[in-house]
Amino acid sequence: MSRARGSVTIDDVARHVGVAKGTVSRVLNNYTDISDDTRKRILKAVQELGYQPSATARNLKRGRQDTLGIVIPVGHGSGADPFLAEFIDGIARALDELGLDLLVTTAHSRDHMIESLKRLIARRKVDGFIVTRTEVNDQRIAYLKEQNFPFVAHGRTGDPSTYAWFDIDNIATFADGVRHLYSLGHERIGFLGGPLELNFALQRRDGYRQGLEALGLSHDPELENLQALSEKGGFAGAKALLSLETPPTALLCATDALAIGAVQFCRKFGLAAGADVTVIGYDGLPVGEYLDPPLTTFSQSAQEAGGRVARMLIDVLDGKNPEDLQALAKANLIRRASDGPPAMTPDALANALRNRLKQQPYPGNKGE
Amino acid sequence: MSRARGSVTIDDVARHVGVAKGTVSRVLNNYTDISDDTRKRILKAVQELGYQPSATARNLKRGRQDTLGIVIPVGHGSGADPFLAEFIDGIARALDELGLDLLVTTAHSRDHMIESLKRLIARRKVDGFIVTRTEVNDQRIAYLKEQNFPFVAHGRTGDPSTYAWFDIDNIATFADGVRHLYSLGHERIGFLGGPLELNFALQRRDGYRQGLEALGLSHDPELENLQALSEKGGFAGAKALLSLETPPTALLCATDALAIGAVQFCRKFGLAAGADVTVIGYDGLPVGEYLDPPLTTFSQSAQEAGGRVARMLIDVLDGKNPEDLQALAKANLIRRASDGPPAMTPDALANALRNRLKQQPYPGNKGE
DNA sequence: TAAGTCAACAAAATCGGTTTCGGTGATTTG
DNA sequence: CAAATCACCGAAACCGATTTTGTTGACTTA
Repeated sequence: MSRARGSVTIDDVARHVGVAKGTVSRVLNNYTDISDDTRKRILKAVQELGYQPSATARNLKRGRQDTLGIVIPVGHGSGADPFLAEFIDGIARALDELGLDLLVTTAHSRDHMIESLKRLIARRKVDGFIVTRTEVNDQRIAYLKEQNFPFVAHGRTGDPSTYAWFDIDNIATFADGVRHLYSLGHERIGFLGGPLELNFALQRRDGYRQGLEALGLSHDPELENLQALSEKGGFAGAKALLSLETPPTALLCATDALAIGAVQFCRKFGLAAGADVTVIGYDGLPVGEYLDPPLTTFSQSAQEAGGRVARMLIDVLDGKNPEDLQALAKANLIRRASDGPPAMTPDALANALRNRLKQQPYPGNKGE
Repeated sequence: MSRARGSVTIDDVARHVGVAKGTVSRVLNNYTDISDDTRKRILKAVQELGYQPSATARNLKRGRQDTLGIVIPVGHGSGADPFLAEFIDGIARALDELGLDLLVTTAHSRDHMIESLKRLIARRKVDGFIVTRTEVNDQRIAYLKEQNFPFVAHGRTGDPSTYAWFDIDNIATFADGVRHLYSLGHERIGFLGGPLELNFALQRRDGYRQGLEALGLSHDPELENLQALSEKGGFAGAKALLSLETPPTALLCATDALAIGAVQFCRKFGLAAGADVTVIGYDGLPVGEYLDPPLTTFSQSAQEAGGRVARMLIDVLDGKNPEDLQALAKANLIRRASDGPPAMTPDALANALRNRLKQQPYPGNKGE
């Protein structure tokens, strides 16, 4: 498994020009104490021989890898997160400009994630990490801070004061969501959320609550339902919420996956999403446009977020103070067709659903 | 940006035990000529000091990086490919077991992709590559073969004889698709495909043709339509095919994205997918289950494919003959609800659509 | 004109490992 | 009992760069 790629080294270049290899190195690293003549000759030789410095050798001496790491969580919910693919793309683009690379690892449990961090740090394969899907009490961040290892978080934790992060203003966004629904005429608004260990899930719920409060709407704990962040969870959550004595006429969902499941529930039981029940998601998944009805959702550019986070990490590596590197962005609402004024009162809705539930599940829109 | 991580080196261990560092290295690499006593003392010290060898230093000497590379194409079509996220997960899992890592780069053009390969090879950052989305005439594969650099392709090219690859049997799968549609009663079957530079797009079209031929169905070139591999493309393709004088009653689509767009077109013009028009996709996207109607599709496990390809690449690096590492898998049909017997004849279908097109676009299933 | 400065580069040390080469004392072998 | 073998491990070379230190001749300066 030895890879003796017959590649040209700095010694080859030096020999070819007849100088010391240190001189070649200095030329390549833009030192000034080199005569123009020598510089030209060396550059020419580099060109001719097609020399490219070995990243490994350079890294060994410099103690830097020019590589960033990301450990992505997998296995919970419905397969891989489509958001992450774009996020990674954003990172890769930003790094490409600087000649850095991205090392990707997946982890299927919290412990496994810490292990991966440890391994990558101990073996010195990366210079810093990007941490995604932060939890309120995030072990990874605790570990990295303890190790004093550079990182940037996409999303915050319970105490976000002492590290670099980029996040969406979940609270403001979801308060806005409530306001939007209220302005459409909804007064009984449900929240379909995720596990509160996830910081964004907690914040989105808080945003929902704050939105209610700001409008002077009462907060009915019944109207909050937490599920796994999957379509299945969305289905179950919608079922629970809409089966209430007095169901909500609108469902504000923490993610698109939840919203998609909720819409599915509506469809299955003959409720028209966007009319009988309003459903709003969050993520701006492209596929949302092709659902029936097309999903109204909050969106942030995952690619942009990736680029942003990558650049922040580079700043951290350059010695900037992490605490000065904290940024909040807002998501904006993409109105498609799953929201609208309430078509009936909560009571009427309850009735409609009760009737449906007694019968067979509605067959969908087949054979209309 | 210097990362002077106060990490313990092999010298520290050696000093601590009072042996030469070569001895420590031999213990850690399981050489046999070490006394049990020394071995134990060294292992204990390693434990105590928490020593982990620097990957960089080791790589420099060994000429190996324990890192595989993948350059993923982005930017064409609708954002990042959700398939890739799972594919990468599969790779990462396989590598994790062996202590290898994955370097991910994105590229937004053919040239950029070659550039990225070149850079990673020249700087010796990776030991081998995984090439995805192969084209019939693939420059990356040509380059890697020319450079004699180890790689494995996910998907084949026009001449797949001389390198390692893992692929789906596109031809058999799509011939099966035609057979399935025929057995449902369809006799006029359309094919909605992608750019023929992509090898899988070409093969899927060929599979479609072979399927027709095997059944003795005539091949009407009008019934083939090629589009960009996106939902938008699917919409356009469905429009073109269904607007024919004598439209197909079933649409066999090269990807789920195309199928989703096709279903969207049907919905928009009041045609019931799964009844009036049958639509079958390929990819097995999880979200397909939550479309209306749930999408019938061919599926392969992206995660499994990733693992498979990763293991093959490791075999290549271990010196196995790439030509012995070629494997074909079959995709299987997930029947959901977008396929069924034809509800009307092609002529009736044409009529129905003509009427719809004259009116406003159908409003979807809102307010039913 | 002797001493000090400077530009331009060579030589050597260094990063942290792996691997080769030798050397020592104990044990076999002839 | 001398010679060969062996187990065990120290010393040094090496991987391919970067960086520090040293050297040389030309040029200033006093």
